[in-house]
Amino acid sequence: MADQQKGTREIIEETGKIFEKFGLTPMQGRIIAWFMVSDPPEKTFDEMVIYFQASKSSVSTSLNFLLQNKIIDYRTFAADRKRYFYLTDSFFRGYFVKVIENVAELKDSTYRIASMRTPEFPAASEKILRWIENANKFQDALESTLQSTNHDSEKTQV
Amino acid sequence: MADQQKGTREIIEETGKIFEKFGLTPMQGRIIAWFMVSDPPEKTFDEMVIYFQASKSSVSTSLNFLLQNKIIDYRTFAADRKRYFYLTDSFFRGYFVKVIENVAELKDSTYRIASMRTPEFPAASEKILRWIENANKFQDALESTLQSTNHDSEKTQV
DNA sequence: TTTTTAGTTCAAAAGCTATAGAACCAATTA
DNA sequence: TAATTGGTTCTATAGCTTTTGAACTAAAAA
Repeated sequence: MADQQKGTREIIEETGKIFEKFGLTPMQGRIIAWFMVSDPPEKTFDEMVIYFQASKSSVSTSLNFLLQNKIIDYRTFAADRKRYFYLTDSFFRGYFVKVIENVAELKDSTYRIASMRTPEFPAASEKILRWIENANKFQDALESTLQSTNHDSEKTQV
Repeated sequence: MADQQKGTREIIEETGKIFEKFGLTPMQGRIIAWFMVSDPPEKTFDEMVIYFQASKSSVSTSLNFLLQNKIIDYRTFAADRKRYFYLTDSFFRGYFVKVIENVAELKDSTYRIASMRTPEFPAASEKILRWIENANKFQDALESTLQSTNHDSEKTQV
């Protein structure tokens, strides 16, 4: 089991920390990181509580956020009340989508501002319009990436 | 002057709030938003303190962060001790660069994890490798966007 | 030389966010 | 029926971040 290998916990903490840069909490990051290193790659609620020595509420809140954002999913087995959580195939998509949305929102706001500006300072106005152009390129590039990404395999289970 | 128009302050607050989604503080966001709507598009330290009714330390810290990240720059005039701050042409670049760096870091970490996994759960390992592929596409798309962006005009003044 | 200007720096306050703890609930098992 | 399981939800706390306030500094002006 990879879980037993020396250094696994450090790797989980390190990788979890990277996920914080993507807007996740430490606990959310840790959970994702554990899924990545784990064999088998499915874990239950109480396994997480035990492994991380965290409160049930913290694990519950984190799992629900990850479920809502389709970063994880779970499956069940008959005659077993536990949920078996796992990373979705598209666990990174949500981040890309959010980046695209943020850029779109900023672009809209910027566009409204540009249209309000006096014609008195053309250099400043041009700079803003140039920004919008670049944001458009950025958006196009990101959207084509999402397109090329296998979206249908989202429901595939491990 | 756009500054005098009704609703300008609301627009600044709204746009500033969007910048928070890009990792900036409220004050940093407000400052950028003010630069966008302002005519003339240059402002001094104390103009910001007065306009936002904020502390000098808050403005100082925010400006230094924005300077370090090349979101703003300033110019000076002989016989005038004030700095005249303005948005750089490339004020959005830093964000894109940071996104690229974060993806690169996560990709590296993911790659290390993938190489540690047992061959016992190939589906889980494949999923991770597929993630790296998608991250590569994402990175390429972003990098080509940065490339096509006019980098040389960074020092252009308004 | 003293005062003013244009800031910087640092300690503390205010506000926000993540996690914990405890009570709770519905479904299952004994 | 009572106890256990697999969670959820709510309030409180701990920790972190942002902003403030006050003291400070270096350069310029009076």
